[in-house]
Amino acid sequence: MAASPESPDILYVGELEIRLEEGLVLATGRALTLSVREFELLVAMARRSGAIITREELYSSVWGGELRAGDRSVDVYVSKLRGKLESALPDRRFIHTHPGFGYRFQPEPSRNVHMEPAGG
Amino acid sequence: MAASPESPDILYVGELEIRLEEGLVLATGRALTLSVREFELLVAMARRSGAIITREELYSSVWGGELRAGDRSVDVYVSKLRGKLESALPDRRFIHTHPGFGYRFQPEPSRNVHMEPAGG
DNA sequence: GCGGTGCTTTCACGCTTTTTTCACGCCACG
DNA sequence: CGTGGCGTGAAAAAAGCGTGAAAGCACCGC
Repeated sequence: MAASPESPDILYVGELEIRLEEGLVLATGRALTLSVREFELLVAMARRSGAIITREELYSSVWGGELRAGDRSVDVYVSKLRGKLESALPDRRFIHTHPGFGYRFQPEPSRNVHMEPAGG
Repeated sequence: MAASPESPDILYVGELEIRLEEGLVLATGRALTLSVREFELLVAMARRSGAIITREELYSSVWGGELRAGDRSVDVYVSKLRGKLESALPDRRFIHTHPGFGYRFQPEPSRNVHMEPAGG
């Protein structure tokens, strides 16, 4: 693991501003109402924005401990978080599923087709 | 570390960046959406870029076990991978067929120039 | 104590994507 | 032509995922 030079107080990803100390998230200046789990999940993903993060990693960094087989907590909270992000920023897509791998957090236009094979 | 070559975290082949730990592939910076099999096939080929790899080798390193007679899995996934690479990088050709031998992974201009490096 | 409220965990159903398998057709070669 | 090798669309089977809702808890005002 690389030693990060400093831990910032605020993360900026797309039009999101995540205030770590306060537990507050602003979307284009407007506050989102997130629960503790939702907030920590968002932070865990935003910290590694652009990378694919496995459910195991997300679970251990948000819930602590090992993800047990069959535990769908991560999926459920990803779904909740998506709902809130989507209603705050309908034109953005932040959470991308990579089946078999995990999730990737990255702001992209919501209609955009990624880079699918032709016809997708 | 004299004895064994370290295994890198990231492979670079042409304009592809293959992040092994994450299961993520970037083509000129943009994320490709690959399935698990597609990704592992790409990795198996990229690791031996420039060499001809037989179907047996590819099968055993991606699927594990022996390739059964008549099993076309490798061909099918080579085709899928070609499709995605081609739509991401239309000007490149990565996967070359050597009939009777196997496949060779190497970035080349996609034009139908039929020239070998030596002679021609 | 009691019912109400909000968060978390768990369960289950159905849809989507991936993987496997099958089959048809093209191509090079003898 | 006949044959081996290969590309690839599509059906069938399997795995993965999204999500509504039930159930368990903690907290709060009455």
